[in-house]
Amino acid sequence: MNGTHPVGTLLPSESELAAHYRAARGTVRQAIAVLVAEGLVGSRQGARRIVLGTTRSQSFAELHSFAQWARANGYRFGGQVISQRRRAARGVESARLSCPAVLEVMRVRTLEGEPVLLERTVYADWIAPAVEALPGDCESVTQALFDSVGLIFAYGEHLIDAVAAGAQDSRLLTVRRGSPLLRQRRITTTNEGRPVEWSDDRYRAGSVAFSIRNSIGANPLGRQLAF
Amino acid sequence: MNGTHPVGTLLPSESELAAHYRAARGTVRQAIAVLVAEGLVGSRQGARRIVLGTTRSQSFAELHSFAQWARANGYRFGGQVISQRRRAARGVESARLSCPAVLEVMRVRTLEGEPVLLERTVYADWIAPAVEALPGDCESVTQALFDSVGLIFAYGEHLIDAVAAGAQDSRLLTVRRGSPLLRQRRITTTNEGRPVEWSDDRYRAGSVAFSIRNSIGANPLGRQLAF
DNA sequence: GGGCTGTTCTTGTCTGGACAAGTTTTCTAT
DNA sequence: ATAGAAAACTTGTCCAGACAAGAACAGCCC
Repeated sequence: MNGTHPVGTLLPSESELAAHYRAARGTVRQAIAVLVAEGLVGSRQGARRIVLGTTRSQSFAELHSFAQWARANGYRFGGQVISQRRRAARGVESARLSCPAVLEVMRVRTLEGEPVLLERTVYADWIAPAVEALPGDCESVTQALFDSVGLIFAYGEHLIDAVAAGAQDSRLLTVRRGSPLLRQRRITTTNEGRPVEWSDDRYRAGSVAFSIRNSIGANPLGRQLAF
Repeated sequence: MNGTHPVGTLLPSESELAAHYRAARGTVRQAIAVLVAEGLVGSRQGARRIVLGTTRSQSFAELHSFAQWARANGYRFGGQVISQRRRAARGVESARLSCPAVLEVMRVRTLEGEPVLLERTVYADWIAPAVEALPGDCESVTQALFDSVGLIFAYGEHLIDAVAAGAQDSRLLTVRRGSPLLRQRRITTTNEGRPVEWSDDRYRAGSVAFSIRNSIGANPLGRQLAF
């Protein structure tokens, strides 16, 4: 896989790969399917596969963990908790997080010394103690929660839009009021479907951009199995 | 599948489904894998699968076709070409689209009568004739190009950030200068990896938001097959 | 009752084979 | 030489079976 097939070249056929690695064709297909889904390999029935790209995007991690994204790109980064308090869940929160009480945390993240991200996160009560135990300047909350209680963020739903900076936003991100911010609202759950956090993250314009890669891919359900 | 299993309930086991639909377990797995990848079904080795959601997001199509997104959500929508001209590719364009000449099109899209999206799209020369043949108020370019020349947008790479509205932006979207816009820059290719278009789309704030759903999912490569 | 152990169930992974559908190449007839 | 038909190849889909790893459950002993 890492044999770095140059972009534009044809991949060996499945049977060749299977023979070479002494694996069944289905196994090879499964491995290649990931690359096809990521858009790194083009695939058409009947024709050899073609290499479209070589850099694998770890979109999930990047979309979830500021620290992991920054580290992967070689940036200096930091974080600081601005405020943190427990309160009752209001409005949609109790429904989304399915718990009555929450922990509200506001964090500012810096990149190369400059504040670029303002996080307003609401954690479900069952994870609140672990979050409160973290230091105020914790670099990676995702990593810390995994280390301390084995929590894994497995699913995320993200809503991305643009908003004008409000009074608090402008002060903490050191931008003028009304200047554009990239807002990412997300809810994250464990692989059991248990909601963990609900967050409103605001990025300073020009500092970062979301990179998303998608592909039609094969969607082999719905037709043959009419459940 | 559409039997609408309520959220939170357990799915039948693979063997039960296989027996019920008279299919092999592998086939059932393949179908369910799509739901797991979309985050609609939670899956842990050893435990029954749990239903996490019921609404399937057609994220790819939505990310590509304004018309399809609007229609799916029941909005009235329209579009109008503002300017259209052929010119030589400049700067990064020739590299990204891998062709010397391009067709530059500027479109305004409306939702419920209001302008919400300004598209600045650059098409590769080999698709330009088909684009020029479209009417100025073509509703869905994606659909029209599929109908006329069988073109399928298979892969996309998107860069999403926030910018302040410039002079032209503010005039065409009827917003004040400097107000926040959600910008989506994307490059789209066919399933052969052939670049089709490179576009800079700017959405009025508050009008739309991108919805992205992601999951860690199973990534069954890299370990067992050390290519 | 509480904790432990072993059984049973379910999912994850892999094998080897088969056929269908589409592409590419080769061969043949004109 | 060229156009069309045939063959070879490649991917897409499915099947039936096997074993491993983890989860859920029942029963046991203390």
